[in-house]
This record gives sequence, C-alpha cells and structure tokens, in this order.
Amino acid sequence: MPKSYPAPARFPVTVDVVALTVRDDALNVLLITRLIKPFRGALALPGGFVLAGEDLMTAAGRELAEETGVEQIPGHLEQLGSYGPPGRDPRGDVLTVAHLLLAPNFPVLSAGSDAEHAAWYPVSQVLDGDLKLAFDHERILMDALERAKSKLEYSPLAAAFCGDEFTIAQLRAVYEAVWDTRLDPRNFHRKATGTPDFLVDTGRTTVGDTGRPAALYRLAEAARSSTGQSSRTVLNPPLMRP
Amino acid sequence: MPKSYPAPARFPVTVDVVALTVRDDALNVLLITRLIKPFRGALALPGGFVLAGEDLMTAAGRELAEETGVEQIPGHLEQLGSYGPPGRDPRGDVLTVAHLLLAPNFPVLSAGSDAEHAAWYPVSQVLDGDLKLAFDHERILMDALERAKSKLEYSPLAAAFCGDEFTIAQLRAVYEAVWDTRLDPRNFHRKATGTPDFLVDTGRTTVGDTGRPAALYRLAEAARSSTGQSSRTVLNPPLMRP
DNA sequence: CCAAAAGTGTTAATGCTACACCCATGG
DNA sequence: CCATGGGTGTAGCATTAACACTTTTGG
Repeated sequence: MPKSYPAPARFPVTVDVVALTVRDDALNVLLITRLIKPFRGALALPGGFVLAGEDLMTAAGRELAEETGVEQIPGHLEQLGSYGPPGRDPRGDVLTVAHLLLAPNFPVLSAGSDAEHAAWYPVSQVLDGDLKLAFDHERILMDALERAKSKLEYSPLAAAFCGDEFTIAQLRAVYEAVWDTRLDPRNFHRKATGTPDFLVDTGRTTVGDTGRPAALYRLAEAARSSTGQSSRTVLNPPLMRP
Repeated sequence: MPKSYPAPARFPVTVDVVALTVRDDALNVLLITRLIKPFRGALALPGGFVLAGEDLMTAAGRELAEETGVEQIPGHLEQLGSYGPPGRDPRGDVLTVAHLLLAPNFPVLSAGSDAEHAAWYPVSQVLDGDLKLAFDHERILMDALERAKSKLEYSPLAAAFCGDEFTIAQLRAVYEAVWDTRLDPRNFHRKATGTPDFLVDTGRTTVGDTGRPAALYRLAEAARSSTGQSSRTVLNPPLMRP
C-alpha cells in the first residue's frame, strides 16, 4: 500500500452468491428477478452491497437470507473470486466478490411484490441460452460451475448438497447432476464407502421406498471441518470425472 | 445490488501479489520492506491501491512492476482471493484482492532508497517464524502456498516457474521445492513426458553440464492457453503429491 | 576409465472398469 | 413371486512405485 500520490480510489463493493442445489436430478441455481434500475426485470444472482465493517462471507450470507427469506442458510459457502471493477456495471466501477453456496434443496419463500422474487432455475436453461442474466453474472456462473465440478473431485463437498443424512444413491445423484454424466452405481458405492474419512454409516436405513432400503450415511467429522478456504485434499484418491 | 437503503459503503481496494519462484532448489517469495506508515520497516507482500477504471489483474501487474523495477513480469498471474475489509488494516476498512504469480527466478532491481526495497526470501523462513509479515499477509501467503501446491497436481503450471525451455530435472526441482518432497527422477521423467498435451521436445539439449546432456522441453500449446481463471484440468491423470 | 546425471525396462502391487450376481423390500 | 433398487464379488486392464540397468557426457 505505498505510492500514495494517485488518490486511493474508493469503490462500492458488492457480494454475489451463486447458490447451487440439486432438484429432480438436475443442477439448479438460485436467481432473483431484479426490480430496480439497471437490468430491471432481468434475472440475476442474489447479492448486494457490503456494509461498512462487515465481513465478506457475512455479507454474502446476509444478502442471501434477505432475498430468500431463509434465516439460516444451509450448506457450504465459500468465496469464488472477485470481478471488476471496470465495465461490468452501467452505474460505474463496482467491485463484486462472488461466492459459491452448495446447498440442499431448501425452499425459497416467494417474497411479496416489494422484494425481489427468488427462485431455483435449472442451470441447463442458462447454458442453453434460454435464460439471460444481468451484468456479468453468466460469466460468474460459469466460473462457479467449473469450481463446483472440480471441488467434487477432491473434496467431500458433494455432501453439502444433501441433508445431514443421505444415501449413497443420493450422493451419486449429486455427482451425476453436477458433472452431467452417469456413474456406475456399484463402483460409485464402493468408492464412496471405501474412501477413508469421508462417510460414516449411521446404522439406520431408508424406509417405505421402492426396492431394498438404503443405508444412511453422514459426513465424517474429518471431512466436516474442511471449511477453510485452503484445506488440503481430503478425498484421496480423488473421484475423477469420466 | 438491490435494497438501496443502507448507503452503499465505498472501500479503498488494494491488490497484493504473492510472487513465488524457485531459487537454489527452494521456494522463494517476493517481499518488500515497507517505508511508510503502518508496519513501517516490516516485510510485506508487494501491492497497492487499485486506480479508478483499472482492471484488477492490470493493477496487480502494475504494482509488481513498480516495486521490482521489471517492466514485463514473466510467469503466470492469477487471482487468489479477496480479504477483508474489516480488521486487517489499522487505517480502516481496506479490501485487498490477492494475486498469485508463479514465475522464473527473475532478478529484482535493488531500488534506490526512495522506493520500497524488494527481494526474494525463502518461504521456509516465513513458515519457521524467522520473518514476520505486515497486515494479514502471512495468512495470504499460506493460502497462496496451498493454491500453488494443488495447482501443480492437475495443471501444467509448474512450467511457469521455468523459463521458455527447461529440462525434466528442472521441472522436477520445481515440484520438489513447492511440495517439499523428493520425487523419483525416473518415474517423474516418464510421467512428465508421457502426459499428453503437456511437454514438447525441442530437439535441443543442455551442454557443458556435468553428466549426460538433458533434452530441452517447452510447454505444449494446449497447456499454454490454460490462462483463464476457470479452465478444465489439463494434466490427466494428475501428478499427485506423495 | 570413472563419476554423474539422463533416460529406459521390468516387475509386483494397486486401483479401476465392467459386469455377473445376490439381498431386501413393496406390491 | 416379481419388480426395483441396494450392495458385493471378481476378472481383466491400466497405472504406479521401486529399483536394476543402460546411455551420454566431462574430467
């Protein structure tokens, strides 16, 4: 921070959140319909301005909560990267710090007309060009998707898409949705259960479903704590995309 | 960017650069000695304020050039992540966007007394606690190290530490320095040369060195273009840390 | 010829893919 | 007892780690 001659410019800083979940075996992203000035009526990532003295992660969680009506956001939140400032907001130089949320399929409150309307949209519709996003949010979404895909390979974060307890098949559905591939159920089962420090058997099973009941698993403690921005690979060997 | 009621705070934004290189088989980081107010006399990462209308990556390159005296920075520059704002700068809320430079061992101009003095320092000295860094720069360095380590596994970026042409042994020295391990020269050779779209033989060899001359390689074109923030793994299968 | 570093061959262990097969439940 | 999905076994193939060995230079 030296060289003080050029006046240190000050920038408005926003946080945006790419919230991903798996619904009906498809990857979905949380989008809001903008009600105000730039890109009014268009779809955009939820987000908003960082307040003075506020932590980035806190701001991301707060904005998400405000716009979905959910107090406690479930899942795994991490920083994705920063974009801008120049040329991404018609109002001027705005720096945005994008975040990535991997979450179970939580219900979004259909807010009243005075708030932004938030809803889940299949990612495929954005990729197909059926849905256009405001600002540079499509680029941010692309980066988020790539990050999510690669995270599943070497981290236990697929479980962040599931609830506290889940079956191997549900976990496999996450991989299949995010990677957009089919995986062999038998081999996936072995690899998931055979990976050390990944899953623990709760001893309980599903009931009432068709077919044989599936064992319920929980994330291992060692895997739970991999919450820091930089944490060493837990999945060893990694699960690789075909 | 909705909910305009809380006045959008404006933040000074800085870019910091973690420049890493390999010198004498050890990983080194570029640090400056601060000449001004906060943490005066302490070591810090090179960096400075982003100017209005300036791109983040451009700002990082500019600051690095200003503080090292080198016009064209060689190597691979990418964004690492953003830190703050609260509680990291005694002067107030400052947001910093950290960057990571993987570069060959380029000479740093010992600047005159009116500029910050930049020099390479062994990373091990920082890790051992022999060197203390200003602000939260030690944390940023830690994140950078983890990023660099994991990048070597699945990307061809180890070559960014070498010049345009290099031997397999030089490339191996990079892996050994960054990962702080020893690798079997024979197996490494096969893996590096056998990985598709990674290295191309220039047909030329080293001369004058002790022992058998080594073949000189260059990064393959396909690997060169993996400059985007999100680019699919090129090294397949990855080189894994022992 | 010797030392030193580059590069190749070989083998045993491991891991992965594909698929046959059995298990446990609901209807 | 049949359909449906959960879960296990296994054979063939690919990859790896460890190390013996050959090659090519300088002294």
